[in-house]
This record gives sequence, structure tokens and C-alpha cells, in this order.
Amino acid sequence: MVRVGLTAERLAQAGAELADEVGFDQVTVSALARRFDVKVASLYSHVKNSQDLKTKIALLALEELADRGAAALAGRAGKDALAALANVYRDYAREHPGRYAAAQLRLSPEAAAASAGGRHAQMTRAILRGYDLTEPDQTHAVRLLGSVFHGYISLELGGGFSHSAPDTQETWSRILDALDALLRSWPEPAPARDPAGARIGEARQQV
Amino acid sequence: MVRVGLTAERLAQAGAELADEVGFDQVTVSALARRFDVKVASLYSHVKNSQDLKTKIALLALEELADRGAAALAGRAGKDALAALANVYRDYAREHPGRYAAAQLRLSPEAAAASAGGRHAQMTRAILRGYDLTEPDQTHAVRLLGSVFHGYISLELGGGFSHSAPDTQETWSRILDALDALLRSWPEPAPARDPAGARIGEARQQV
DNA sequence: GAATTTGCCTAAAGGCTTTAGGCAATTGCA
DNA sequence: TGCAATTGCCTAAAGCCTTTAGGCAAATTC
Repeated sequence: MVRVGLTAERLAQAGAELADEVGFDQVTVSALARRFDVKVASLYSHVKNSQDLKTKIALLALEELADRGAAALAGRAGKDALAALANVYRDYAREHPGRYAAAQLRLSPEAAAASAGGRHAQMTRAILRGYDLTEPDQTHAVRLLGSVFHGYISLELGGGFSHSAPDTQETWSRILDALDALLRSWPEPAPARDPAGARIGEARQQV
Repeated sequence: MVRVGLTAERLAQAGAELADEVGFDQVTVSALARRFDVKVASLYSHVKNSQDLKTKIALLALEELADRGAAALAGRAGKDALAALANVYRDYAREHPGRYAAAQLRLSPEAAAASAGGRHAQMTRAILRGYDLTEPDQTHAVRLLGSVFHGYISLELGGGFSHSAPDTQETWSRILDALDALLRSWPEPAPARDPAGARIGEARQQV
């Protein structure tokens, strides 16, 4: 009986590769066992269960992404920094769609705390140092950037933009221009309006 | 043997309810059969397979969402329209998280063509009539709005914003303010810069 | 009321997950 | 170097999900 030398790390790594090849939600303990040419039960000495395996892959992806982000951000500020980080996310998603999907996995609070999630938030905040925002507005801006990056990338990757005319690269750089412009002149809160401002009240009811 | 009266529509409807209760990816042919107190195999006369069931739920959700959007948009323009549509998406996601997740399902080209996807695109374009954008910029803006709505909602729903201070309702309305301001003064494309503009070249290589 | 269609059922095979218990390879230590 | 303890991968088995095939009974049609 030859030992293959399985470890949790090798499983996570191989799981990440598998995810890129067949999609994150096709990653299965069975498929991974086949890839190592080993019986399924053998993996259960290294991962608790399927969820645990997926979590390990997610943590790996978040870590890789944070490393790339940090490298890209070094020595840049303002719009350069903004574009650099944004491109890190987008490029990573294109090179490693499975890993990128893994990075979106909803983590348990404990896993989240141990993840590179905090580094990601820090990097976005670092970008905002190049713009002149008050503290609460900074948080709003962090959330906006996260939303745009994540939303755009997942729509683009999912083929949501495929059909129409201007290519997505063009849209992407125009969106970065737009975000830069927006952050340079971040608007005041709009005054509540009456006739149609009812919407605001409606939305609040549901919180 | 009492007949329950299964139809594809009832299955989709019940599947949508199940999705809201247990999460879209916990929706399974077996679970749905249990819910109707019927044997699993019976469902296979009405849906081709598990994927088909999920597609039907997705189509239903897209349809519902489009109906709500159309209703909300009626008689509104400019920022009112923007906020109305945005709130439709967000409110729907909160009321019906499973259906909302279903609506993000990647559809086959045929299913996509038969879906309410087109109506959604039309609604976003309709909003932009209240702003002064050239044709290609309109497409960029449609994509931006889609990205922000989808990205924000999925992050908020996934708990990505939970920890920090300003509540998410506040951020949401500030983001709507920001988008409105941005659309009112949509920026020119930034001129390509040299030293750090290398990014643009790098990104283009990968297309 | 008989014939046809339709709807739900039983049966069965195949796949993934997870646990329990076992033997052999490796490692650690005299 | 040789023995003991540990560790790694295996077999076995149970449970759940998917999907197909074929059958009987209820509903529909004429």
C-alpha cells in the first residue's frame, strides 16, 4: 500500500485546481479522492467533511487574492491604486474562476475571523486614503467598491454582459474612471424629498 | 391512490417557497416530493431533472422581479426611478432570498432568451432616459447599475457588511445618492497615463 | 360505459457523504 | 538496529439524492 502523502494543505490546493477546472460547486470529496487515486474515506482523516474542504479552499483563495492585492497596491495611490486592486480581483477571477467562486463562500464567523477577509477590507480602506472622505463616508465607499467589484466580476464571469456591443474591457475601464471621479467628489446625502421620497420610508420599514 | 395534481407550475411555485425557506441550493427534487407528500419519481413526469426544476424556479423569480420592477417604475423618472428599481431588487432579495438566489442562476442561452432577463435590461435602460448619456455610455451605465445592485445585495445578504458601524440602510441610500450624482455628470474616459497606466495594457493582454 | 390518456407508484441502479474499524507503513526511541 | 507507537489509507456499510423503466389506477374522452 503506497502512501500518497495527503495533507489538509495538499487537499486544499488540489481542491482549488479542481474548482478552476470543473467549477467550485462540482468540487466534491469523491472527485478529489479520484484525483489522488485514493479511496474516498481516506480524505476524511484530513478534512472534517465536505463543507470543511470547501472552507479550506475558500481560505486559500482569499489568501492568494490578498497577497496579489498587497503586491499590486505597493507604491501606488489614488486612481492607480484603485485600478490596480480592481484588476487584481478581475484578473484573478478570470484566471481562477473556481477559486474566485470559492472566495465568495459564506464563511462561519470563526472561519471568517481567521481568513484574509480583514486584509481585503484594509486594502480597500488603504485606497481611500488617496481620496478625501470622512470616516463614515469611508465605510460607505468601502461597501460601494466591494459591491461594484464583486457585482461586475460575477456578472461578467457569468456571461451576463456577453451579448451587447461595447466590449467588457471598455466598460470596465469606464467604470474605474467613474468610481475615481465619484470618490474625488463624493456627494452629500441627498435631502429627503416628499412626494416621491416615500420610497425611503418604505425601505426603512423592512429593516 | 389520490392524485395531488402536480404540474410544472405548481412545482416551480413550491420550489420557490422551499428555496426561500431552506436556501436555493438546498432545493432538491427529493425535498420537493416530500413537501407534496408524493414519491420522488412522480416529479419526473413534470420536470426533466434537477437542473430543469431549478431553471423553472429561476424563470419564475425573474418574472416576479420584472413585474415588481415595472410596477415600481411606472410614473417615476430620474432619481426616483433609480431608487424605486433598486429598492425593488433589494426588498425582493430580503423577502425572498431563495428566489433571489435562483434569479442569479446561470441560464442556458435558450432559457435566458425565454426569460424576463430582457425586461430587466429594458427597465435599467428606461431609468437612464432620465439622464443625459450617449449610447455607448448608456450600456456602460447599465452594466454599472447591474453590478452595484447585484453586488451590494449579495454582499449584504451574505452578511459581508454585518460587523461595522454605519448601518446598511444608511450605506444603501448613500450609494443611491452617489449613483444619481454619477449619472448626472458621467465622466469622460480618462486619458491613458504612462508610468502606472501599464495596468491597462496588462489587463488587455488577457482578453 | 369503454377506451385512452395521464398521474403517481414500485423497483432498481449509480453516485456522493460520512462513520467505524482494521492493517500496514512510517516514525521515534532505545 | 530493532521494537513500539503513531499515522495513513483501506474495506465495509448505511443513508440520502438522482434518474430511468415499467405498472396500475384515476381521469378524460367519445
